[in-house]
Amino acid sequence: MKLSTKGRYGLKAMVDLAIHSQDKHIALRHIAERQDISEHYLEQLIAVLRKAGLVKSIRGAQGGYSLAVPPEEITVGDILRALEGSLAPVDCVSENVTTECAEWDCCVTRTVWKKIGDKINEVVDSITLQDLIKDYEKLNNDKEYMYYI
Amino acid sequence: MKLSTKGRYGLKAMVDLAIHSQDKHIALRHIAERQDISEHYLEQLIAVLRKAGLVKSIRGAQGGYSLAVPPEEITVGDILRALEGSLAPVDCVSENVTTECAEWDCCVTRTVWKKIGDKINEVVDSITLQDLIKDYEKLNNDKEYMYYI
DNA sequence: TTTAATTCCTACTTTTATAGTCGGCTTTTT
DNA sequence: AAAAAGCCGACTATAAAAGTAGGAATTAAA
Repeated sequence: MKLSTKGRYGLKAMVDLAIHSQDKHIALRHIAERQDISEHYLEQLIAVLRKAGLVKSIRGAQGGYSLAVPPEEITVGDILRALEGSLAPVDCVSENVTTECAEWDCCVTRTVWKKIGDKINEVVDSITLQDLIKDYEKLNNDKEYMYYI
Repeated sequence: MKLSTKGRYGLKAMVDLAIHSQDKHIALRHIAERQDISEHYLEQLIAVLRKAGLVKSIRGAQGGYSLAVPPEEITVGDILRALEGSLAPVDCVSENVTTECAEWDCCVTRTVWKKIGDKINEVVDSITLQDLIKDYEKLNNDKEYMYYI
């Protein structure tokens, strides 16, 4: 039940982007360096986020990325589901059920998976990028040591 | 963020065992057949459950397994954590933190993972095997078609 | 007392997903 | 023209999951 690096790196990158790209756009290289992620790998992740409509890009020299919509309109759920697919613990309770399970609607354990999946979505959909930016700024103002993303 | 077959098969097997082993003990072969799981593979899973103190075994001919404690004292969380390890979405918020993360206590995204992990544990710890047995029996009495585990 | 049924144990194998790496093309600014 | 970016597809290495295989130990029943 672990999140892959896609989700972990992706959320970090998005928070980094949200914090550093106010009005301007920033190069992937800078995000990769700050968050200590392979730039080439991050490239693949941000391509997914771009196709999901969460970030936009400007090509060419001095190009880079910025959020496609304001941070208060992007939830952690949007980011994680874009990168990880459904967050349901088993396929038969995914939003878009693709599985071929004969026991679909009459299976006792399925109710357990459903409850878990619902709660996960509830949590991640209740947190926006703006919330995380606020956390970051508040913590870095209050404390003497540095907070990470 | 998917549960592995360990957790899925394990929970199914435990519910099957809870339903069929009232007073008696039942052979793994029967559970494997009913739940359509490789017997040899299930053997490995139940070994973990036995070591976790959730089931007990009787060896030899006519031997088999039964619950080590009453079904109302076994939660889904007990079973899943035994088989899957911590249900935390990332290591740094596991119960027994083993990870070496320099940003441990000053990382914004960590709060997200913590909330997810807490909710997952909340759900699975609130459901006992007895609850699932009840679900199963109620559904099979009410409906004309058969419910699965 | 042998046989059959069962749990127990260790090691091996196959498949799949993850987590990258590599190299080159395209676009845009300087 | 050159440099700095993003864009794209293919390849690779590692690890984990999911299962197989084979046999030893234990016990009930014939």
